[in-house]
Amino acid sequence: MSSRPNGHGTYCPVSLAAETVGERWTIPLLLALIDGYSRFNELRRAMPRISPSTLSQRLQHLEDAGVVARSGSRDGGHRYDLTEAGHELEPIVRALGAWGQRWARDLAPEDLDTRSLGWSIHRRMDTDAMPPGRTVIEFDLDGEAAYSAPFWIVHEDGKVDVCIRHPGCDADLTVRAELRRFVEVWRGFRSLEQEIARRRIRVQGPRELRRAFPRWLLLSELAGVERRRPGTERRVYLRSAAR
Amino acid sequence: MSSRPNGHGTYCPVSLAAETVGERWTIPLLLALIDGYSRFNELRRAMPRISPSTLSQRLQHLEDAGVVARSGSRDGGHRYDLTEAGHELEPIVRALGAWGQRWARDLAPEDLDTRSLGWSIHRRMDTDAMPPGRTVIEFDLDGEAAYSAPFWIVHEDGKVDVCIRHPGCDADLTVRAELRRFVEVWRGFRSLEQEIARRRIRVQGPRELRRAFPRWLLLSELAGVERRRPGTERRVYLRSAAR
DNA sequence: CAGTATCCATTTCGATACTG
DNA sequence: CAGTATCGAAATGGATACTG
Repeated sequence: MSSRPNGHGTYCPVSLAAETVGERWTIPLLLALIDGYSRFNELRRAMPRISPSTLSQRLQHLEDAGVVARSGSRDGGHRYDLTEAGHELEPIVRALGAWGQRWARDLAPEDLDTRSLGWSIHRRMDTDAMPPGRTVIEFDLDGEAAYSAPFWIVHEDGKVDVCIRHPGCDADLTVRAELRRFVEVWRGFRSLEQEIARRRIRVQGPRELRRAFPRWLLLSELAGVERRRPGTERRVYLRSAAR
Repeated sequence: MSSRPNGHGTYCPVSLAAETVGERWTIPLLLALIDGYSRFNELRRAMPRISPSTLSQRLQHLEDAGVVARSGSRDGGHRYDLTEAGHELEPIVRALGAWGQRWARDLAPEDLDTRSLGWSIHRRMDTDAMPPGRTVIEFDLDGEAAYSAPFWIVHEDGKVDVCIRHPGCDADLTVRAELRRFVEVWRGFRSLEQEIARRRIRVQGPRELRRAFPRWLLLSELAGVERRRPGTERRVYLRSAAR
């Protein structure tokens, strides 16, 4: 009757599934895989706080569980792709996201990290709305965050990157705000235009770009899901024009 | 930049939700609450391997997260009920169960525990199909299980109990089998009638009751969900008549 | 780039005893 | 019944260094 590290001592399919997806970091990892990222360091960037050993172990566990398939890649390293079983977890992960948007606790300083936001922003830029050629946006977000450092969003030819270091060239726009406030906008709890008008978010650069900027950000994929948790946060702001 | 026990350092709603439901025992606990159990010791019986301190802590965490509401009860102790936020987790827990039925690993000896099976059986008896008056069924299931002990299913007036100790009266039927084999039947991977016919499951008692017995068991709620994991287990067996 | 190995502080949890 | 308190064994995971 010894007890093992995991396992609830039952055949119950709910418990068995929980064992597979319930380890720390596994759900965010699944989300990154669902989002199509498949290389080790790509996954690291998607989860800035995970350690390489933990990521390695989680990928191993998911492979053992038949959720992820590892395949060699000529350029060294492997690809990690969801199997059919893994793809069937997608609706569950998405439902968790919607639940989190509706009901999860408010953010503590520990949850505020510019690396995580930068990663999200670079995935959700409306490149069609942006000017041709290269555009560099510097984000200076700070305040009560567990981690904050400037980052740069670089768009060129429909491709968007996020940089931790100053890119060679100057920024076309610079965005300054409290990280918490910007995240509230990103989550759909505040209006970007309003925050800019009130100068809680300050955008510097040529007038033309400044005016266009609010349409470049697509915001969180869940920004349109209504917040239900009582007490704290605001109603949803979604631009009608955002495609 | 210190790292806290939980938390992935992001505003991401998926991660925040995973934090709430991702602790060990939380998903099975949510299932028990969804099934309508609300008293401390009831929840313990639904999860035979959980320690009282862990259950207490998990309930506290769920209450803090706004998923469970604790309310006093005249007969001492409290009731634990799902809030609206908690009820919205139900489809997620059910989807996890279906995924587990389809894709979760096969069972290790550690997963085989007669207490867990007994609890499930007592929830899924077709009392309408059972004879009036009291009926007592003894289950003697053993084999390579982490824990196995006899248990008794007692039906009277549409009410079903599971007992760990020999009830006062004699059993009307006695069921003997390997626990693993019986669980495979329960999960819908083998036919109960066939296993009885082949004497892998042996039912002793009056012929009338023996013949009726297979119709009393409703089997796992997920027995009808097709197993997809390759290699090991069998196709689904569901009685057409089971209501 | 793509991981693996090691170390150690912290956390976790089961077992058990105990209280109202 | 309904939990809380305590304790020790085990696991977890972050940081860091290191390898091919």
